[in-house]
This record gives sequence, C-alpha cells and structure tokens, in this order.
Amino acid sequence: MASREVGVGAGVAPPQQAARTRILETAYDLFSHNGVRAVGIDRIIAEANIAKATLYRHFPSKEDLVLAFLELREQRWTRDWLETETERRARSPKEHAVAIFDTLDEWFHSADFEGCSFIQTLLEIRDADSAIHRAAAQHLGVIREKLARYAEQAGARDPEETSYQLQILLMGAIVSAARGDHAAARRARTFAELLLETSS
Amino acid sequence: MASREVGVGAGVAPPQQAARTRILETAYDLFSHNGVRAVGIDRIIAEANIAKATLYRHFPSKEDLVLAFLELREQRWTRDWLETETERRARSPKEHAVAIFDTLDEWFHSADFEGCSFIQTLLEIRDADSAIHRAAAQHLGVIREKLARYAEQAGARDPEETSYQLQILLMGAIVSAARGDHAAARRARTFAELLLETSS
DNA sequence: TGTTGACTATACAAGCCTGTCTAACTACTG
DNA sequence: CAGTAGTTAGACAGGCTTGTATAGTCAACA
Repeated sequence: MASREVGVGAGVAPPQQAARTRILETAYDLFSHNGVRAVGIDRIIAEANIAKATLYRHFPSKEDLVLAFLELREQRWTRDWLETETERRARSPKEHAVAIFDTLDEWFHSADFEGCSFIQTLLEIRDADSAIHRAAAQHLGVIREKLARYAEQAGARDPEETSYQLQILLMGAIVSAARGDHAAARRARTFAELLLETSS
Repeated sequence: MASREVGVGAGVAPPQQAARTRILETAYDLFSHNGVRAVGIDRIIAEANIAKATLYRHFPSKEDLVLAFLELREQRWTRDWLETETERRARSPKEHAVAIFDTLDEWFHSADFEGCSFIQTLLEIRDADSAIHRAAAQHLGVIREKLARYAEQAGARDPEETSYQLQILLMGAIVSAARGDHAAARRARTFAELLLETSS
C-alpha cells in the first residue's frame, strides 16, 4: 500500500499536508493493529514525530481522528484491497461472491493479520448514538451493499437477503480467524458456494 | 437469572461471601454491557457499594476479576441460557443445531441485547499471550465443542468441520445483530438448515 | 472479654488520558 | 523586510486509571 498520499489531497502533497499525512498514517497503523480505544493520542504523537499542537490543528479531537481513520480504512481496506483483489481473482462477475472468501483466505494467512477495524470499533464504542459507532456501522453497510451487487451478479433470486447472509459469513469468518481458525475462509467459502447454488 | 449465589460457593452463602458476590454481580452487569476495557475498578466499587480494599482482597487485580467474570459468563450465558434454552426448544437432539438459532433470535429481540462477551473481550484484549485473551478464546472453544456434539446429533458426516461452520454462522449473526440486523438469527437459521441438509 | 478477620472510608501514589496553552523556530509571501 | 501560517517542544490542567496504605468499625468466637 502506498505510503505517500492518502487520498486527502490530490497529486503532490502541499508541504503543510505532510504533517497531517504522517499523523494519519501513524494513526492508521496503530488503530488498525490495536483498536481505537487502546491507542492514546500521546502514542500517535510520539510515533509520528509531530507536536501535540500539530495534531490538534488537523484533528480537533480524537473522535475526528478516529473518523478520518475509518474513512481511510474504507478506502484502503474495503475498496483498494477487498474489492479490487476479489474482482481481480474472479474469472467472471458471477464468481465475485465466492472469490471474496479466497481474498479473505490470503488475508488470514498473512503475517500481520490485524482484523476488521469496523467490527472492532463497532464493539469497542458501543454507544449507538456516538458518531464513531455510527460511522463503523455505516462502513459495514457499504460492504453489505457491495455484497448485494455480487449476489446479483451471481444470479441470486433475492440479492438483498443473500447479501445479509454473505455478510454473516464474512464477519463470522473474520472473528473465527481472530480466534485462531486459520481455515475460517475456506470453511466460509464452501458455505457460500452452497448458499449461491440454492438461492439462484 | 438468580441474583444471589453465583456458583462461587454452594447453597447458602457464608457471610464473608456476600461482598464477593456483590462485586462479581456488579462486574458481570457492567462488563457484559460495556466491555471489560470501558469499565474501571472505581465504577464497580461505586455501584457495588463496597470498599476498594474489599475488592482487592477478593480479586488481587483487575485481570483476576475479568477472568472470574468470563467464568461466570460461561456458566450463565453459555450453559444456563444458550444450551439449556436450545435443548428445551428442540423436539429431538437432531434439532439442536438448528434450534440454537431460535434461541439467538429471542436474544436479539430482547430489550437489552448486550452482545457476546467472549467475542468482545477477544477483540478488546488483542495480546494473544494475555490470560484474558486466552480465556475468552477458550470459552469460545467450549461453545464450538458443544456445536460439534449438536452436529453429530444432527447426523453430520464431519461434525468437527460442521461445528466450525456453525460457529462462523453463530458469531457472524451476533456481530450482524450488533450492527442492527434484527433478522440475523433467522437468516443464520435458514443457512444452518441448508448446511445440515447437505452435510449429513 | 479480648482477639481475630472482614469490612468501610479515604487518602495517596504513579501513571495515563484528552485537550489547552505558551514560546520559540522556520519558511513562505506580499 | 515584515508579516503570516505551520511547526516544534514542553508545561500544564483536570480527570480517570490501577493499586497500596492507613485507620477505624463491626461481628463472631474462644
């Protein structure tokens, strides 16, 4: 994944964006590996080598930083990785819904499997009124919509219902992998094939 | 759920157990609804109406209290509720594996659906070497073993493999419900029926 | 009746948390 | 050359965190 620009600006970063980028990159790394609750502002400041005032200039509160992190996570994890990799793997749009579990399989076997930040954040910040909780839920909603398109391409009779079922599989496999089940994606994959055979 | 004895002692509580029980009851309520990370010792002390020294007499550290909470959670949630209710609902052992999703359905629709403490704790405390993380993983393992027995009773060819798949469904449904999907258990149920039809 | 053990209340240590503020430095810009 | 905006380092506030220590209360029991 590119470590230069993060979709905040376009093209070459104006110099005043360099600090912001460094902050967000560090937050991305720490939040995605440890959860947003376990990582404090001070640690981000230390590892990003910036001053506290600089962080608070770019992100008025930790909540703002977390929301920016989730946004970036959707770009990098959901779009640039999960979707891109899945659509690259599949030989036809019909196969997207199953190929997504092959993508997961590769992830689960990678050295630093860091888990799903949306699920983790959703559970960590449980207040349903909080902007962070709602953002995490919404980012999961975006994934569900993508699954609905995949279900449609696979010829599902009820793509909406199938997408909810696929997401249950997806999230269940991720939690199972976090528990130590390295074969979770394979198990979920055979499951998904069964679902699509029956519901199309 | 009984609010007197908590399986710590037997029968009538010796007077010196009263404080311990009050601490553990309060911790159970707070931890299960808010997560172990979000709840501090001070809050437990305040709500249990006990002195700080009393808490540290019974539980040398917060980690000990969390481990005791997870133990109690297994007794109450896994055994006294999930298993008991599932086996009560099923008309025969063959139906256990599907009935568990009816039990979940009732849970998801209850007023204070608090989520699965084992999943939440597993994700909150990510250090795989931590005793808390390992305990949470192990309590999920106990559930998987139960699912293997249910799969066997349902006539699954490979009860072990089926149990892993059932747990992916189970945990996926729980996370989906936490996201706001009230129909998650119903969706998972039809899914489980499909699995058992095919794999037996 | 005197001792023991559990409890209460409260102060305190040491550290981490978010967030504000000051003061100085740097680099660009009019 | 002066002004402005971004940055840096660090102090500080106020609160919360886990855990320890002190001192006093209460009840059971020998």
